[in-house]
Amino acid sequence: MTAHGTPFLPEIWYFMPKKSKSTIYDVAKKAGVSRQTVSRVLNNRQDVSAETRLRIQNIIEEIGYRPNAIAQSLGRQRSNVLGVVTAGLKYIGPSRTLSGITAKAEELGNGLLIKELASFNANNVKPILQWFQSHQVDGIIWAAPEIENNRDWIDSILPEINIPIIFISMEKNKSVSIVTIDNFSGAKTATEHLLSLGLNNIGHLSGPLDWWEARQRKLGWEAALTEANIDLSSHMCVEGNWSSRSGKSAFVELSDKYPEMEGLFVSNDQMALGAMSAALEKGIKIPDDLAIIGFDGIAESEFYCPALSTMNQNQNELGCIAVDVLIGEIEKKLLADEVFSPKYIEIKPELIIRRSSQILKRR
Amino acid sequence: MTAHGTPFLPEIWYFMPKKSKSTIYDVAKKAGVSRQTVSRVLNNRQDVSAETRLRIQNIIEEIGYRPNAIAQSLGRQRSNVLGVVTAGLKYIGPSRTLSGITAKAEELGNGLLIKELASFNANNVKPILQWFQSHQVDGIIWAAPEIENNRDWIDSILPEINIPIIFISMEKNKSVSIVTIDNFSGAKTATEHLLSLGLNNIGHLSGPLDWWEARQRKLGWEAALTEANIDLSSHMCVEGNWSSRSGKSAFVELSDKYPEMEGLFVSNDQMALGAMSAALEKGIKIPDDLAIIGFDGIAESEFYCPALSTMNQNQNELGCIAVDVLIGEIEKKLLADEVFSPKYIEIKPELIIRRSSQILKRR
DNA sequence: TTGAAAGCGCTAACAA
DNA sequence: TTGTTAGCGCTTTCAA
Repeated sequence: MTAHGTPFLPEIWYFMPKKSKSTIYDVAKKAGVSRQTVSRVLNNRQDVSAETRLRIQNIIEEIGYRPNAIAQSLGRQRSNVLGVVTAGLKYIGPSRTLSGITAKAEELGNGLLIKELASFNANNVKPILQWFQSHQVDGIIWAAPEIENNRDWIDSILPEINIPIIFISMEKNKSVSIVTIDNFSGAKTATEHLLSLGLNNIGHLSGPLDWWEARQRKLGWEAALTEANIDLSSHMCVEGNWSSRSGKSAFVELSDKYPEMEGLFVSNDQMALGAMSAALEKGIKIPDDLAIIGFDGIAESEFYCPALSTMNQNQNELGCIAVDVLIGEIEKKLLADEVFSPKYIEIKPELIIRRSSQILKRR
Repeated sequence: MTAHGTPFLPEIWYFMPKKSKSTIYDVAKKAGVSRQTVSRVLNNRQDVSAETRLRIQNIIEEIGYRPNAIAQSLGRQRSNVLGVVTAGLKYIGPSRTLSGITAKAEELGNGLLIKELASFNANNVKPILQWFQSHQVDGIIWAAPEIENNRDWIDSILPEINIPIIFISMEKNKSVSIVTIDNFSGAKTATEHLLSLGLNNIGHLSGPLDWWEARQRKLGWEAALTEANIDLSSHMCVEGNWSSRSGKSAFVELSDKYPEMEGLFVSNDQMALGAMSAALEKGIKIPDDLAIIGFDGIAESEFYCPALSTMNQNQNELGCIAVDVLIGEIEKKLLADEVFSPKYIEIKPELIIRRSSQILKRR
């Protein structure tokens, strides 16, 4: 890495002594009215005469005045800013959710303060919430995953924070609102798809089982098999950590201890990629020897070899809905005329069938 | 300007919004000191007696007081919040950069207000800058790509905004600081790697050429061939749009019009995946018939079939550096004792050789 | 339709 | 070491 600062003459504007930005007072003075009248124009109030309004608007335009949002927040006791807690942005899932959040927040005129957890399983929750609180966010979106018991703080810390909050991808809970993918039914659908091919020996490559989402998907796989009267056994499942690398090694392990396996449900697409890489090396042909289906529906999975069947989940929409619901709850809280009842919203993932699970019916 | 402020401690709260959060008043009152003394404790000033400090700290702890950051920003005229403009979070590159930004900002005690452009090539730049300005961000990180002439606003709009700003991935410019991957030399290195295999017919599958990054990579490819005394011709290059799908169709086109191609430099890993998918379908063996190298170094590329050679770029670090440099410039601006000289920092991507370009030397 | 006054919660400059 | 005064820039009463 090379750094070469370039000693050009500085562009004058850059370090110009703060041309003291104009305030509402400057506008008022120039218009010969009080600040309150300007404020009324800014807030589109109706109790301003048309001509006064026009005059003020022209002056605002002329001197390039912009209200100070910080001062507005302080005065209004409302910031129109939401706090977002995310984790693992270097993976594609969390980013897609964040993308939905940014789009919807923009649409509804809200800013976003963002914090990314240093690790998925961070336990320093309180400082984050307090930081958001001190920054007067109107609401919080918790878009980091539920792992082990890292939701224990909900009932202990949340009450004293007293800010509307919504969680993404979390187990149903009676005291907070949640938006989530229906991992259980998605996994069940995926497994049923493999069963529908006439296969009986269907393994599972799960995500890390301290993750709620991974457990739900495993439960979905189990439910499908149970409904089909297939006995479950521990040798039919191996645990990965979401990465392609772990998928590869887990597959090696699984195919060793479950050699009769004809179908495999993998808990995400990345691990499925690793699994297919291992299968190739072991001479296991997909889909002929083994039908595979993943979970997530990342864009690239269509171009794996072979193209990967998967359960497509719309994480973008997850983010959109979270913002929508949260802002609704913020409004309700302000009106305080309605009793708060937490929502639980589930989005069903969609089955995408590709080459990796296209085989002739057996049996 | 009129003087205001609250000269007296309020005796009675006639109007008490539900859970009135405690303010610096409450602490001062309870401690029997002035607000100023509390403020001194909050800001770790030295001019407070040890016992007063302790007493105040205890009270703060006891009533769970947290300073209002919004009010602090207003008073200090400094928010300790940076604005971030990003685009395409649903792709992995921008997210990795953002992840670096969040980590470094956290480390340095800065908050982050984030805006995602609705499209890569958004032209509504001014409202975004003004929004940041009105929210009193201390600096701005522009992490959206340079496309066509979408940087024209730098000299027109930036001067009136007057906030330190740093750009990620942009052509060198004399008036602003920039942190970027060295796309040119990365592409040159990739192409030279293919040349070193003894191949002479090396094609290029480029990104969209209205992107600066895509053009730089194409130039790097051209430079390597020129240095090797290989003539360039338009039939040796086809343009994609970064997606795997475009990579697939572009490859079909390229292999038709450049059948003697023995090596291929693809401008990102996703398109390389698509290209390999197409190659498989056309019966072109990789690496034996065609050696391929990508660009990006996404985690999955190691598990493609075959494993993809690539130029690894550390986008996370890009974000870290951007924050570091920006905060440095903010400090300098406050001191105003140093002349501003824009920095241009380049990070070299790193060659990763995998199966897709491992062939016996020819010639 | 307008303006004066009193905040929002905190910091900074200056005294004491 | 502490308190006083005057803001930061805007909004919200309330009265005119």
